[in-house]
Amino acid sequence: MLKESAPTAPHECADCPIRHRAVCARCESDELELLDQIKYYRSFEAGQTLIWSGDHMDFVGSVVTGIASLTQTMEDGRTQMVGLLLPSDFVGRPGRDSAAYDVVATTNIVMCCFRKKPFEEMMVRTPHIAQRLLEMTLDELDAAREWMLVLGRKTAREKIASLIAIIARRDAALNMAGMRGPLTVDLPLTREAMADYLGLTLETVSRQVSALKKDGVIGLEGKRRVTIPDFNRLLDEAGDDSDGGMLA
Amino acid sequence: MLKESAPTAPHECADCPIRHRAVCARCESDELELLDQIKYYRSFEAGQTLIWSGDHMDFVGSVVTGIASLTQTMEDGRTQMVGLLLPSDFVGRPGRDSAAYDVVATTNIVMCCFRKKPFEEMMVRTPHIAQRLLEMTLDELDAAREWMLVLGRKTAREKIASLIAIIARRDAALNMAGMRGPLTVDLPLTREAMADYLGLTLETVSRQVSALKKDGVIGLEGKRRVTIPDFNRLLDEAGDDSDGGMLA
DNA sequence: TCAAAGCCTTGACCCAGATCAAAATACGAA
DNA sequence: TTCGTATTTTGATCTGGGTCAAGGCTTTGA
Repeated sequence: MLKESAPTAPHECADCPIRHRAVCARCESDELELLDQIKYYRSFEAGQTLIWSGDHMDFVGSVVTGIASLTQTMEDGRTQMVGLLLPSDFVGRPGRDSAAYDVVATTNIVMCCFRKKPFEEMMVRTPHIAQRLLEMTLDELDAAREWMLVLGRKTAREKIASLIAIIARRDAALNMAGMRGPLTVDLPLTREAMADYLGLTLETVSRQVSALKKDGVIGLEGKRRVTIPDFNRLLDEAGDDSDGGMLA
Repeated sequence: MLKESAPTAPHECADCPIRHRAVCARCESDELELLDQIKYYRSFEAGQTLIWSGDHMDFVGSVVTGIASLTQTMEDGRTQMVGLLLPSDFVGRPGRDSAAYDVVATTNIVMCCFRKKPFEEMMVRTPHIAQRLLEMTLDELDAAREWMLVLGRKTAREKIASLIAIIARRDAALNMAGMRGPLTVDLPLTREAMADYLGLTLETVSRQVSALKKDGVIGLEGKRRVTIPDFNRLLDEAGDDSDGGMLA
């Protein structure tokens, strides 16, 4: 079912782009070696559903490159994105063996997967992994709570501004880039995916993106590349307390 | 600032009502003894703000009895509840020293607090605590994601039905009660608190509660006590896949 | 017994964003 | 180059839930 292609080749942990942010961030070289024995890489093409809600899961893993989304769908088709998985984010839940959400590749992605059983055993013996996973889970919970404010209380325009700000911030954190001056962000989501993220329709997304552009809050290069002349202006439009909060 | 009253007296871990669900659930008696040395009880009255967003935190802890809420507020006053803390839920984040959200007592509550520094040190040495905290955090993340679907895609009527179903489920889990037959739930939230939970106005909450009552989906005893003649009917109104999902 | 303060309900009206419909644009594949 | 599909934009109209404004019900307290 899962037709796999190979956007990039597997690699060594030493030169892994997410070496210092993923579950393995705290591992010493001996621990990495153990992980190495239970890991394998998988690649997926944009649009593929990696995992269906309810599927039996025999692995967990990290997004190495690309973007995936966690999605919930109601019987009548209404869908809500409940997680946006960027490089270094963790997929799957140790101790649970069926998936709770659909996982869809938004772009081509490469994942570093661990066989679930041995990974769980390793978690018990290797506190570094459990510690890091706890930290990451707490970060995700914080992100989810910020997202709830967006979904529950913000206007359509504020929602769009918030989404762009969130992606810009994570992007900057990953690339260790500063937040000064005009910055450019790749926004690798369709209008529909943005709508599913924000609890809007794709028409409203389109209109508000155009409005923000017309008002000079953002610039567009092509359909998916966004420039942000003034990040604080964007935060202001997002309704966020605009102190220079730039931490991941 | 925090006027404290004493709704109940502190007690021994042995007869603690959340002994088997809180962070300490997995601890052996020797570990409990260590925890005992750094713990203390605090009581708060309904309506008190226990913690202000940005406050310095020198403790973490568990809700023993009562209900509290995590809340985010925008400058113009729009507020969104981002967490509903029921007995056994954990407050605070190890490794962070200022609060990210307001914590408000919705009812009178009793908390079991741990001094933060020694608790963090203990977490490193006592895997049982970190393990349980990870598990609880993952559960909260799941709850947050269900909540996101509610906020982003459900109608006002579905939102109300969802909230009642969520509280009923947690209530049943805590009391080990089954889900058969007509059940009665205490809904210890004002209309305004429900509105903040669901991203609605209090007027809309009032109207939809009345509508669900008129349609026989729920019954009301007084303003805050809800009876549910048919739980599956309620799930149906909530827009949930109505297999008998009753797990916590 | 009455007054004041919280909650909650109900009604009238309005508007942000949904829905429905069509056209414009982008992008591969043949 | 052209066709076909996916994505995006734009316009017209509708509506669920917000806003504003009264009143009603409880509880507390003097």
